[in-house]
Amino acid sequence: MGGTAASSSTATATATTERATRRGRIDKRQAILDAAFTVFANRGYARACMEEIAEVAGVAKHTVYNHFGDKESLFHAAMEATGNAVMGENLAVAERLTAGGAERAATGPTAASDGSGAGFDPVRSCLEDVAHGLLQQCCDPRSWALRRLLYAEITRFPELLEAVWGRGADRLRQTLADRMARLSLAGGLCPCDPVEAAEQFLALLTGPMEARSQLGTRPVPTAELDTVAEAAVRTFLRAFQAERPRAALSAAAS
Amino acid sequence: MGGTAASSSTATATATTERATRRGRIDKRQAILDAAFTVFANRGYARACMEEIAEVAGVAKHTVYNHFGDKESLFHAAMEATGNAVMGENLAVAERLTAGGAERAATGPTAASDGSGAGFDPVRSCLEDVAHGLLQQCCDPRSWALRRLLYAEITRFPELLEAVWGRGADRLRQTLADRMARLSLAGGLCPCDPVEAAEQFLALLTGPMEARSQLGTRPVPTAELDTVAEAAVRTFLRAFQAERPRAALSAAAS
DNA sequence: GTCAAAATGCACTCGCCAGTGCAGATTATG
DNA sequence: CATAATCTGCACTGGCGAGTGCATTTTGAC
Repeated sequence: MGGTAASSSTATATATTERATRRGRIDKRQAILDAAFTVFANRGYARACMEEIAEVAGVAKHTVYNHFGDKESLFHAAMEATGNAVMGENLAVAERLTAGGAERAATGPTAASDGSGAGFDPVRSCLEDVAHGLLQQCCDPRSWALRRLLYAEITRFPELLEAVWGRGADRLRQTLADRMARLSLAGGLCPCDPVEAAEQFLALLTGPMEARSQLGTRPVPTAELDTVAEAAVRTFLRAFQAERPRAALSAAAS
Repeated sequence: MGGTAASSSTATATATTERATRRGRIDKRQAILDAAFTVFANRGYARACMEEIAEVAGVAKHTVYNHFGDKESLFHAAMEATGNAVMGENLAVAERLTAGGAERAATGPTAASDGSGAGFDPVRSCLEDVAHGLLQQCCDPRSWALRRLLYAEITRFPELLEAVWGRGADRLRQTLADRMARLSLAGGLCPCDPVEAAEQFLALLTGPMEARSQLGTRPVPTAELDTVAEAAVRTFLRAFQAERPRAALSAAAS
């Protein structure tokens, strides 16, 4: 019936053809990538066997070889795909850090922004939102599995660093740094090196999670994530918040 | 003959026997442990083969099995030994963080302790010393190899977490927390949760090194270590240094 | 020198798994 | 239905490496 279609529907037919053909391939391909990452994460690169990957993907072993050639290429592809997905989510969270709140902070009533007193602090709440989001991402089991696999195989596959980590982590830090710079200019943060601020903000977030999640083997309850995020923002703001409130405070005292 | 030995010389004889006998064994044992860690670090657990370990240790394969039974036990022993060594060095550095300087800080001329102005700040210099030492330890190739192996095999050998990491990292953080608490009481730091302070101090140190050393695959020049240590201490002190200088400042202003 | 424990060298078994070849089933297309 | 591409199931090779057995040698104690 597809063959009797009029030329007017050629475009549709072609699209359908491509979609149908590719859909099957893409679906299988994606299923294989997902299964591969799962199995690699569970067993490690060396112990993972292609047969199990095929089995988990619901596919014949030959199909895996048809798509990816050999184990090493499959590993590379699976790591890159997962890395892109994870880093995309991280970037989306980081971009929620807007300087919009900072302007309100500079003009609004922010007398309590130094200590942990009452009053609404838009910079703080925005940072806490981003901190919480980043922590949730970074404590996702898939994220931890990716880190573990990277650490495990980085000496044997150094190119993974650039393909999976470098492009992602660099962009995350740069994105944060951009937002920090705008926060500084808007008066929400003191003048500082935005890259350093971003680096340390990330360190205050992810550093404590290593021990608390036991290298990713223990699921961390949300309440604990909140605790860490809050503590990180508190320390970060004490170190980097604009000094204006203090000046106001001393002026009031004098 | 052992049965006919006089009871008076039993202790000495036994000691001599054990010492001499064990010395040979201990030397081989240690050589095997060192070689095992090296090979595991280079190849990963799964790809490391017992024959190469024996070869590197200068020992027959059978000797390895005589001492450690099987590959898994050898891995465990090698990880634990290296972990103890690394953590011992870390603890030694952390214990250089004394509250002695803090008292001097509280009584001496510390007007410039808030900003980065001139004047000698013993708390800062002591923190910088410890920060630099910890960074040096944590960037040691052996330390990175240990981290990589832990990350790589933690899902398959969960007991390693307690044996290698837990006991060590916990003690490091607790030791730092103890010193932080004394610094607080002595007036060098503001009143704060010392465990949280220690956690964040460590995070500010080790967090940035992950990206900078590319997961331990790139040797970090000493100058960069200094940069990171200095930045970490600067941020830490801005967040945690005692407020007394500010009080003194406002008192002088009024 | 004598003895026992430890260490060595060699050859061997056994299980695991990457990758291949082939013959047949499935699927989309015309 | 015909065709071509893809997918599937199965059997197979080849290599690698953990762990063992045994005969021999070295080492340290008495």
